Amino acid sequence: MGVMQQTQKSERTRLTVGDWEQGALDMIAEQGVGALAVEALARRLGVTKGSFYWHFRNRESLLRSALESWEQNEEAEVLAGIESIDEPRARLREVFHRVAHEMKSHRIYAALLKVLDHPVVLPLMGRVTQRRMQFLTEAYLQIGMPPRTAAHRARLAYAAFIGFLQLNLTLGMPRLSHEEFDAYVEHVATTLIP
Amino acid sequence: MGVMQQTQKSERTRLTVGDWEQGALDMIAEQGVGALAVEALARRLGVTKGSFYWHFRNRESLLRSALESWEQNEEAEVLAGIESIDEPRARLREVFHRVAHEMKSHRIYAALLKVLDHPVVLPLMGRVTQRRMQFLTEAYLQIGMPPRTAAHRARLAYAAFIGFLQLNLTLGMPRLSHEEFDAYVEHVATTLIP
DNA sequence: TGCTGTCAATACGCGCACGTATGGATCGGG
DNA sequence: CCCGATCCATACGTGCGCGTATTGACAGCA
Repeated sequence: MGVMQQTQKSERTRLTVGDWEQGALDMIAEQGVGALAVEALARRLGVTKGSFYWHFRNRESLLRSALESWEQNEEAEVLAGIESIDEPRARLREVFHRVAHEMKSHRIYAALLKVLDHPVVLPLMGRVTQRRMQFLTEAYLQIGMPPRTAAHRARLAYAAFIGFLQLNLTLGMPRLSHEEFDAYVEHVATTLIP
Repeated sequence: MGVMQQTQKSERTRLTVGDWEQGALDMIAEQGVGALAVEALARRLGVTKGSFYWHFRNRESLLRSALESWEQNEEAEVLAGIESIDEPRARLREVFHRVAHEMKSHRIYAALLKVLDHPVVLPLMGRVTQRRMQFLTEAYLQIGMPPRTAAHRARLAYAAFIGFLQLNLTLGMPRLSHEEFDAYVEHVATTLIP
């Protein structure tokens, strides 16, 4: 006993590495990677730079840690308990509908898409995107598509997902009512799942 | 007579506003909006800042002019002589195939997608995206789709286009051979055009 | 109670890119 | 030929954000 985690309820307690990482991910989700500044984040957490440079070597180090933490958790957020659905088509449809809902993880992914020139971000996004397209490809294979077609369809579906993020989150283009939005998602599902 | 345009062949001649705009668009296409720095662009054009601040009030002014110029020309680049194709489906297929080819205009569009938080870029991208989706919607209507379906399909097709840009241009994800790339484009066309 | 390790505050230096100030070069018309 | 307008070079000032250096506060433990 005696070891309190205390990463929750950060009311006037000392900060941990995890607190800084979470704060960084919050800022990235809200304002993008460019807005992740040391002093701004420190203000947000109620301290000054002096604290930051005790926990991290520099800004890059924080970014690396935060994104590493994100990479380890982003998968579970969407795929939680998805394997309980047996029918392949229904499972894929469920994935589509889940993805359509706004999640913090998606905002971060969209923010990272905008800084792919950054040497830390590029390989990470390569891995994540690769895994996700792999998942889609296997899903289409389970439906019964021939391999080549499955790969192409997976690529198309994932491209549609990325465009969806841009149009909604950043461009604010939809201007759709709630019901019309659902109708759109349904249209996508039926168009992309044979 | 007597009035030489001389915007071509910029061998040791004075620079015009159009030269700066084109240079700016080149830099944006190659390295993104963030890399558009006054002194860097001046070096690229073989002069110094002193020249720049004679032609423009500041960096923002250049960005505004350059993007305005781009907005007026980007449409023609893809749709040139597309109305010569009568059959609606064939015309749409032709648009898909043209778009699949890398063009400078697409690189600029992709670069602008990454700075949608910029107050100059956001409304411009809103207009351009709106027009393009409008075009797609009407194309699907001409095919015979009911209005709601046409709107949804246009949105899906354009989202796929945006994702396509990200996956190829910036993420470098495709790793496809030339023929496999063509097969993918063909798959997209047949999937998205009934 | 004093010591030590942990976390934070303050002050400072530095690099970069923007923007300004001012003087120099070059071209065309009277 | 020369003068004003146009175009460019050089030098400087400034703000911002990173990173460093130094000191301070506060816990647990002997």
